[in-house]
Amino acid sequence: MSTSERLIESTRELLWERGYVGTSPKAILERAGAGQGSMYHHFKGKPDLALAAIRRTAEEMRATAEGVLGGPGTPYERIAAYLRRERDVLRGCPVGRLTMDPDVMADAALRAPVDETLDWLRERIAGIVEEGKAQGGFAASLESEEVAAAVVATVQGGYVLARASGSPAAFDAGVRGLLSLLSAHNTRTE
Amino acid sequence: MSTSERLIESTRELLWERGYVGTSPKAILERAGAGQGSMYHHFKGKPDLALAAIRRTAEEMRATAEGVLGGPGTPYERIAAYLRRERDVLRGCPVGRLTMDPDVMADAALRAPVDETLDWLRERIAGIVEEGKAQGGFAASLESEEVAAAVVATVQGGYVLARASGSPAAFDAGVRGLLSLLSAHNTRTE
DNA sequence: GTCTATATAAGGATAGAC
DNA sequence: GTCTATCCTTATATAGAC
Repeated sequence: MSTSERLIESTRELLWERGYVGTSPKAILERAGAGQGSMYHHFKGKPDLALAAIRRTAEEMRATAEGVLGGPGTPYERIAAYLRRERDVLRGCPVGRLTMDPDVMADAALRAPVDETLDWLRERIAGIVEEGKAQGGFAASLESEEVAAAVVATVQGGYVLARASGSPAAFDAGVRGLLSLLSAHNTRTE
Repeated sequence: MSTSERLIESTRELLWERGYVGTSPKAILERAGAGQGSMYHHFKGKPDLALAAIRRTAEEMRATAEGVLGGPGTPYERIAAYLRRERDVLRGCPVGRLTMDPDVMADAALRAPVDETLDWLRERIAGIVEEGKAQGGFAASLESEEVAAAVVATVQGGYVLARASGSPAAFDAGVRGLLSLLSAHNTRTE
């Protein structure tokens, strides 16, 4: 792996573990096994490197979500698969956590990938709910954008609960709770 | 307000805005209008001051939640009132956001109030769901702990979505989505 | 109790040698 | 491209005067 690649990957890890504010160039360099010269040769500085890292992480999250949401099954099953997908729950969401980072939110460039990814996710799920309504699986009374927001919020909030309690159980409980409520609106149970 | 009080209040504000890692003693002192001597006279250091601030914030959040959850109405109405309670959505949850702070999570003392508060909240709501089941308002098939986790997660995740999109609308959408799912399990609609 | 030094380390970046 | 040296600022804390 090239030095530039190692810098990006190390930054991705540290942003996930410690956030932007909590990540120093020094820590990145140590993890990447690179010197300062390399970092400032390949990137303009911390924000520039972080941008590359955030963009990649956002893309990855999108691809992972699409892999499940675009898979086989009824709309309900695809949403359930997304919610139940295997996760490193205690590490939190590498994208969602950035919303709590003041320096990320204050920088339009750093913030854009976060915003776009979470937005895309909600729209993607809302579209699946619409599919379900059209096929008759989901009750027509459901507001797809609202259900989608509840789904994504349950995941993002689940990370918070799990990290607070130090156990993935709270995440799983939230997911099961939401699915139990949602399944009542799903008439295609074959 | 005493100097000690001003220090705690300033710390509370900064922890909310920037988290623990992003808050420096210097910034606290400036906001409190105090000198370094005062801070190190009243508190052992940054972690000690932060602990006082976090404890107070946690107590306040609990009192606010109890004010709504312990209010009048059916179980469904009380949970709905909690979800719809007025919030400064874009600021996020002053307790929940600390779960993304590595230095808070690494310190058992700082972490305890966060853990306890979110735990209490889930249990409190689970108890209300149980009430609803006993009274016949909620379907007996609901798992109260799971529904409670979904409720709290929707709130915590709603903050994430709202901050990402820069608008409280996403929070409100998630809340409405969850309530629309939950209301179908509520037979006391008088 | 509060203030002003003072101290050590870390954050973040530049300069220039190799 | 990468390294080391150097720079200025901030983070966090201590010491001691008032």
